[in-house]
Amino acid sequence: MSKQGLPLVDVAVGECCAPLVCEPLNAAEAEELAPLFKAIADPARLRLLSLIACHEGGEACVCDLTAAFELTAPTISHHLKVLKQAGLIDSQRRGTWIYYWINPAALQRLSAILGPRQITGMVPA
Amino acid sequence: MSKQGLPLVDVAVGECCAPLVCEPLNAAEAEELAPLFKAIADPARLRLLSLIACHEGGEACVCDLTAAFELTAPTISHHLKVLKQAGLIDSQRRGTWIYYWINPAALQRLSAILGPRQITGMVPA
DNA sequence: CCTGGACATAGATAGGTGTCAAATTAGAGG
DNA sequence: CCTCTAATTTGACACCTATCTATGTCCAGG
Repeated sequence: MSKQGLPLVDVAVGECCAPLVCEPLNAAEAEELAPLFKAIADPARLRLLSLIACHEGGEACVCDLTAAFELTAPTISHHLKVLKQAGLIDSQRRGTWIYYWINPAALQRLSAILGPRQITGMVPA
Repeated sequence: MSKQGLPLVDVAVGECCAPLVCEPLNAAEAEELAPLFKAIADPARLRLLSLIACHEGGEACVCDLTAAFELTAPTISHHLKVLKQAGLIDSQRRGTWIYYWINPAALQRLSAILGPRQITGMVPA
């Protein structure tokens, strides 16, 4: 991995593999996990998630989001509800507008299930 | 590639964050990605994926898989087809049995989209 | 060339899902 | 209180999907 003599150290590297690959998911785990993936398994919701995450301040109001789609406001509202019920985003009303932000832990959990390397850092020795 | 004691450079390290969080997904990317997530957004398919990945030799025949479910063989066959069409698994017939194995790259791609740190290595500058 | 087993495909059906228009709730500001 | 705007809820509809039974295909062994 590292080259000549230079002592690099991997920190918190998932040496084994993704949970999915380490040991078989049992039925209960699969039933619990599937709805989370189902929540992101839609083009509109994927974009919503991304738009919210990338928006300045890490949050966006519905009007920001609706403008980015060809969809009607009720449809956007529906998708936001699905994401929220899955625990992937959260929201708060502030005055006239309602702001949404993502739940990074939830996203990271899904990532970790699929991905081999769950890395938190890497440092020179 | 590496020199002596030069500054260390992270290669392909997602310093920023997950692609999803770095910049907004456009409509086309979302349309392309969603079907992949949809393929794994089912309890049976999540378990199938996991069972195949964990099976010795990294591959499993359908009979191995069917035995682990309450579902009928055609239903399992259907789910395997969905996973295969999404490019998440591949298969080959060997004599009487058909063997399935996972496509790690596809899984890792999905993981990388959701997860903050996608690390592939580290080299000195 | 049959037979039996492994697996896939076809067809049918119940339930789920994305979308919209219309109606509803909630706050801001006269 | 009234009205305007932001956002959600409701109800309807077309479409998709998970599952089953029944049937077809492919291969190995007699």
